[in-house]
Amino acid sequence: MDESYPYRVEVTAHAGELQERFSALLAGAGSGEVVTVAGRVMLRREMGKLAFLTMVEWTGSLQLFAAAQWTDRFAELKKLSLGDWVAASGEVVRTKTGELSVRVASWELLAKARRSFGDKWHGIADTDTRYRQRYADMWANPRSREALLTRSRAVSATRRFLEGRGFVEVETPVFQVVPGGATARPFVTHHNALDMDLYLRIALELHLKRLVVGGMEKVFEIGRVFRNEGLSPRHNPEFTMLELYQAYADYHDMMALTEELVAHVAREVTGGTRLDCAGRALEVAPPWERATMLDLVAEHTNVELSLDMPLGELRSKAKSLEVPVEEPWGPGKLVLEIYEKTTEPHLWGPVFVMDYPKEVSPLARDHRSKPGFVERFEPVVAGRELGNAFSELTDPDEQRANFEAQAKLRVAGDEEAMDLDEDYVRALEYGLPPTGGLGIGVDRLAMLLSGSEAIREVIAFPSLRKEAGPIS
RNA sequence: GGGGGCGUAGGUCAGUGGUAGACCGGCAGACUUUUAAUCUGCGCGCCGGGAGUUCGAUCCUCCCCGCCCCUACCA
Repeated sequence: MDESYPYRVEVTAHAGELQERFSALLAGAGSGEVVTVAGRVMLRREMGKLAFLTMVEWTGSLQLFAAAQWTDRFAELKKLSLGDWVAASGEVVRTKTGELSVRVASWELLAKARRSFGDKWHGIADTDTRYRQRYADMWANPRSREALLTRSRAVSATRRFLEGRGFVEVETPVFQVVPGGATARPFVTHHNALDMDLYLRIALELHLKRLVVGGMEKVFEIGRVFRNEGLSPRHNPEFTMLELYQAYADYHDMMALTEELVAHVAREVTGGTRLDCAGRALEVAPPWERATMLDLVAEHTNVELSLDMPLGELRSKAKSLEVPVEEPWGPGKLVLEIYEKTTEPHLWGPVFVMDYPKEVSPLARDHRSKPGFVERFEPVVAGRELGNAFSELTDPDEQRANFEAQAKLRVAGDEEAMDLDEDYVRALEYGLPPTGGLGIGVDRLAMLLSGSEAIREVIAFPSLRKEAGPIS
C-alpha cells in the first residue's frame, strides 16, 4: 500500500515565510499566488461543504481552506486524521476572519498517522512518553521542539563566535586508554581486535592541550563526553562539552572570553542578553561579577576560611556549618566542600567564582600570588555551574606530581581520582606555552537559553532506563 | 545508592469496598468562514503487575515494575 504515497513533493512555500510575506494581506483577499505547502494536519474544523485544517510544519503553521466547490476529493480531505502528513496546492488567501490560508485546489496524502499525538490542548504530559517518544512530544508540545531548536542555534552561534576569533575546531578520540581531564568514573568498553579495555572519554582536556603543544594556538572541540554517574535534572551520563584552549592566555582572558561568548550566543539565539530563568531575570551582558571562593564563602556564612588554618580548625568550621567531613580530606578539599554546600546553592550569577585550592585542581596552574591556590574559576549562571576554566598547568614535573597525588587518592578508594597519563606528561615535556583553557557545558548553556529546568528538555534523546515490556 | 510522591481509555484527567466516568482524539452522521469550531450517536479499558484481607478490590495491606521529585557525584 505504501506505493500509493508519493516519493517526492515539490514544496514551493513554507508557513513561516508566507506568514511574513503576506502579513499585510487583507481579510477576505486573495494574493494571486499559487503555492504547494506540506506538513502535518494538527487541527481540523469541518463545516459541511467547507473545511479548515491547521497544517503545521517546521517553520510554523498555516491554515488549509478547503471547500467542496473548489477542492479535489473534498470528502476524503475531511476524513484526514490529526497527524496525517499532506501536501496541498492552491492560492494563498486570507479568510474573512483573517486567517492566512492556502485555498486548497489539489492535495495529496503523504503519510498516515496511525498513532495520535495526544491531547490537542494539553499535549503529552507524561515525561516518560515525552522523552522516549520525542518524535511525538515534538508535535504535542511546541516547547519541546523550541528547546531543541534553541540548542541547535546555540551550538551554531558558538561555533561562529569561536571561528570568528581564529579558533580551530578539532575532533579527538572518544575511546581512551587512560581517561583523563576530569575527576569522574568512566564507562568501560572492550576492543576485540586489540583485546584491550578502553574507556569512553570523561573530558576533552588532555588531547586538546596536546594539540596546543603541537602548535594549534587556538583550538576547540564540541564533543560528547561520558560519565558513569547518576542522573538528575541537571545531569545526563552522556553530555556535550565545549572545551577550548588558547595559547598565551590566562584565566582572566578566559573570563572575558566566557562572558563575551555567552552574551554573543544569547543575542544570536534570543535576540538579547536579558534571559528569563525559572521566572527570574538574568542579565548575561558583560562584565560579570568576579569574586574569589573564599570571599563568597565569607559573604554567605560570615566564616573566614584560610588554607593556612590548622586542619582541625577547618574541620570544626565545616562541622559548625553542617558540612559533612571525610577523614582523608585535606584543607583544599574541606574548603571546596564548604563552598559547595554553603555558598554555591545561593549563587544566582552570572558570577565567576575564582581561585580554587590546588589540592582539588590537578590540571591547573599555581596562582601567581596566592600559595595553595590555582588560577581556576567556575562561571555560575542561573544558580548552575556552567563550566570550569583555568590557567593551564604547563610544568611537566608538577603535572606528574599532581597525577601521583591523585593515584594515592585512588589507592585510598577514591574511584574518581585521575590516572597518570604518561603520554600527556611527555607532551608537556615538549613544552606547553602559557595557556588558558575553558570548558562549558553545552547542555547547561542550552538550558539557560531555552529557559529549561531539566537537562532532558535540551537533549533530544536523554538516557533512560530500558523500556519495560513489549512496546505497545 | 538513600528519602518522598505518583501510575485509571490513544491523550488530559475525575472517581468509588459492589468489576468505571468526563473532555479531547478515533469511528458514524449534520453543518458554506472556522480558530481547542459546534451539534448528534458509538467506550475503543486485564483501573501498572502479582499476592493477601474481604461475600466482593480499581479503591485497603504487602511485594514487584515504571516514572517523577529531593538527596549524593558532577558540567
